[in-house]
Amino acid sequence: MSRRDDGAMTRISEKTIGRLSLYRRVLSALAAEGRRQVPSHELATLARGTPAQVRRDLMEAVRCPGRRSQGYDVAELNKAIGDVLDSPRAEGVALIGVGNLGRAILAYLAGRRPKLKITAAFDNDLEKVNRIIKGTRCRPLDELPQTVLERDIHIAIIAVPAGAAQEVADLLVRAGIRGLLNFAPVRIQAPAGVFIEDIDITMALEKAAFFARLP
Amino acid sequence: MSRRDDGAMTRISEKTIGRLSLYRRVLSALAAEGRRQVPSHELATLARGTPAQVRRDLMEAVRCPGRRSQGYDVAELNKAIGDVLDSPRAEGVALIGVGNLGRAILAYLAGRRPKLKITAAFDNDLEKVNRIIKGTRCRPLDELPQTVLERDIHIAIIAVPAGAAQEVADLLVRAGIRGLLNFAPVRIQAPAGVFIEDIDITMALEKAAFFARLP
DNA sequence: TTGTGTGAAACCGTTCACAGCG
DNA sequence: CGCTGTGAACGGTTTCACACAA
Repeated sequence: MSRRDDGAMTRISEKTIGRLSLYRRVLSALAAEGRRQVPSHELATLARGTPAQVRRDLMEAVRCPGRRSQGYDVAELNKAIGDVLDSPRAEGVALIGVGNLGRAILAYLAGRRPKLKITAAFDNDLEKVNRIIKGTRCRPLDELPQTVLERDIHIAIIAVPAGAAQEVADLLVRAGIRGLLNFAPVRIQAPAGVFIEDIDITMALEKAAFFARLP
Repeated sequence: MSRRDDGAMTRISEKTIGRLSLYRRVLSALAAEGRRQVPSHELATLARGTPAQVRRDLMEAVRCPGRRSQGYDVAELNKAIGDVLDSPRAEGVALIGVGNLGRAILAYLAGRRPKLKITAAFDNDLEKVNRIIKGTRCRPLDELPQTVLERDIHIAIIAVPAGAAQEVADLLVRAGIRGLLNFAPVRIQAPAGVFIEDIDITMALEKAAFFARLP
């Protein structure tokens, strides 16, 4: 949700949130090039969308007005999107599973979003436990409930094999997790109120293969 | 597309293709448990969807009729979905970038779909070149065009850092790639006719974080 | 001119609700 | 009964098209 000038709340759809995240990345790249203004049609091209969509998103969800005949202010817009997407306080994220995928995720997310970073990693493999991997100490899985509760963590990334995913999810939900990012190729079941975002590599690849075949 | 009894073609939407891939996985799990029949409402629960949606998908896209008061035949349906999703001939996939993420993808996809597997891997890092990683030999990037053309590869997975992604994509498109699965946190630009599926970990995490905050 | 803001229309995709069949 | 198949209704997004401002 986002608070408007008049205090009313607007529910923002999942799709819109995804696009805002994308716009922000494009804006950061533009800012790095020293750009100050950007019109909707350029933002649209860079994000592979349409100008009308961009304007709608920025007006309705972000409530950041553009300047007529000049477009949007890059820095201002970047900030405004942050106000919608980011929590006011920094949030910790738990990572469960420190195999190849887990390590890739750790590396990937390192230093990207300071307000949203992995602050605890868990694995059952005794080879990994208590070693520091990509800057984060790996803890045994049975410390998970206590650590998650103590550190007030509400978001978790599941990067364990399919067979262990549901079990891990149950553990996380009991520890008070409210958002899950699931990489395991299983459809996790969780009670209402827990948001699940699935990243399904097989599905994505099959999709790419299917549409690559079309004439 | 899928060929119907009457020979007419139905264009299947991206979302539907994603769900079919998901149904197939659920069906495989059911088959492994020895289940023979499954009603739409159960498939829906397992896939986190609705019964009506499942029935529509199976009827319109897969054209696999269920048995009234018994549901669908697990094996038959699994096969029918394969007829829609899979290419008749096995397809090779190229992987570019054999870092942590690339290795995770190699491990993840190994032995999952025999008709759709990684048959060539590339990286610029001399540490990796010519070594066999997760069963696949890693080749230098400058062999990419020739290898992709020779082996008639049309699908590629981009797992390189953001800065190199567009360049690699251009190389792939020139080599005749028609479907891209992109893990790099950049919006790749490609000509129409090249299908791009983005897997954007940062976006997914921000989404999970945002919706985890909602009351 | 250029480019925003925005009702209104068009376009999906999803769900409802029920006829029909085993 | 139980469960499928499906026209019809619904609801959410996306796009159109144009008034308006700099």
